[in-house]
Amino acid sequence: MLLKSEFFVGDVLKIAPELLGKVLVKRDGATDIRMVINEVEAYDGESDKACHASRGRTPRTEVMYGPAGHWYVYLVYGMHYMLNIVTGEIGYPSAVLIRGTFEVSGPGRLSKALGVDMSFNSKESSGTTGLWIEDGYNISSSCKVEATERVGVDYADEWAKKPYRFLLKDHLVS
DNA sequence: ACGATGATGAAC
DNA sequence: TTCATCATCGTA
Repeated sequence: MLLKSEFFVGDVLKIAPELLGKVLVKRDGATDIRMVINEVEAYDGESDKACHASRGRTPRTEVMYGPAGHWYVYLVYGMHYMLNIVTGEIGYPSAVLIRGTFEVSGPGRLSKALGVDMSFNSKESSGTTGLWIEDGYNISSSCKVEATERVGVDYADEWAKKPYRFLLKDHLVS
């Protein structure tokens, strides 16, 4: 079942771990590519120094101020597209970076495998877009969620140390 | 350990 | 208009 935009309205720190075990789907011609999310990071508002919105509204960060359930895509290191989904109320910039799946590890490789590029930026997560998230596994009971520091944000002072990266450990049980 | 590779945002 | 800085990855 496709997760509607309302699912992404709320606290990014609550929503991010809930995306673990969910299924990222990309329509690819006649078929769909489906991958089970097992690694995410939360980026929480202007006060979060690791969040791009910590420098306020810019052309790039504008989408994070918009409605939840839209994609935030950007290019890093001149070659990798990062796939994020916007969360929270309109006007509050926050998003979840989808860092990896069981099928493909690493945010850059994930986007490459799915064919995600800037054309998805600011589009809604939906069948119309051809890129969406579906309900997947119930991870509440027998799977462990590990929280660690986020990757590659050493510059963010005390915000670099916050446990905003969530990983799914062990196996999945439906 | 390091280079590839280009958009971004801040400074000048 | 220039410049440092990247939410990375493959090769060494």
